[in-house]
Amino acid sequence: MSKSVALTLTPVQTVACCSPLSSEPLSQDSAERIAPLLKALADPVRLRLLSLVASHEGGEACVCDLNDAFALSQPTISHHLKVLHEAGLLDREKRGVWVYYRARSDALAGLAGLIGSTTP
Amino acid sequence: MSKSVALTLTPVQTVACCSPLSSEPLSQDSAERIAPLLKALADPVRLRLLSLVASHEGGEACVCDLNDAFALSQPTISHHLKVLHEAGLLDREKRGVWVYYRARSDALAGLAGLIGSTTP
DNA sequence: CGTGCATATTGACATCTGTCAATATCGATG
DNA sequence: CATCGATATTGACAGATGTCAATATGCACG
Repeated sequence: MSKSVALTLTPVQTVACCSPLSSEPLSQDSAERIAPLLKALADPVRLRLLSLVASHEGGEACVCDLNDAFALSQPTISHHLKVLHEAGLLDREKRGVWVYYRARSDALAGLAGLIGSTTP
Repeated sequence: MSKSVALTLTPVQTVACCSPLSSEPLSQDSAERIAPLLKALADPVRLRLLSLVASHEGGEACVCDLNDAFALSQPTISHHLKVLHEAGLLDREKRGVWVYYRARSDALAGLAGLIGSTTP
């Protein structure tokens, strides 16, 4: 059997569902689907991780590159990457011994649209 | 002596300091200044509160309007409003017996620019 | 096939966070 | 000034979160 269709929404779906915060009141449902995305983002280490990955050449970065950028243990970085991945903000791909992460720019753009866009 | 200049950055300053996540790696300093803003946003109740205020007629809402929108105690709503206010995402103004909150759209726009903008 | 690396998982711990009940504050108004 | 209604503060508590040391997993290469 092929991979089962995700029961949970992809981040794109999650965030594409809603008009900007300031255009109409967010439903409780939407709020509860969006908050986890922001929670994943709301940590200095994860912000830097995401930024490192997103701004890295080729749009992707190997964990080996990332570990050295922090004064934190390897498991801690691995944990933060997992959080970002499970929130749908990072894609994960294993190539040989190394694991590469790539930022989901669609998810980021969706979030940005939701937060900003004062409906011009 | 006019109000002393804030020791802490305003949200606008906080967020205006940085180019988008994906354009260059965020410094630790920037990350630590931005994360609290996102943390303030990263709660379903606060997302809805902010959205209610931002989308309310006149761009502002009275606490009395807000309390009723939730199945939560009045102190809890008051707490969440304080978090949003202290993060710099909501302005607070007391008029008579009532307190009105207003969304800082500059802060929101700054955040959005930081998260999104894949530098077109 | 066993040894070495790169990454992930587990378990433990201290700290932070969301919530409520109780209480305080503070303006308006009788 | 006594009271009332709107909002904020305090204190307590259960549950979530960030971190590390120890350990597991799994690929590559001699």
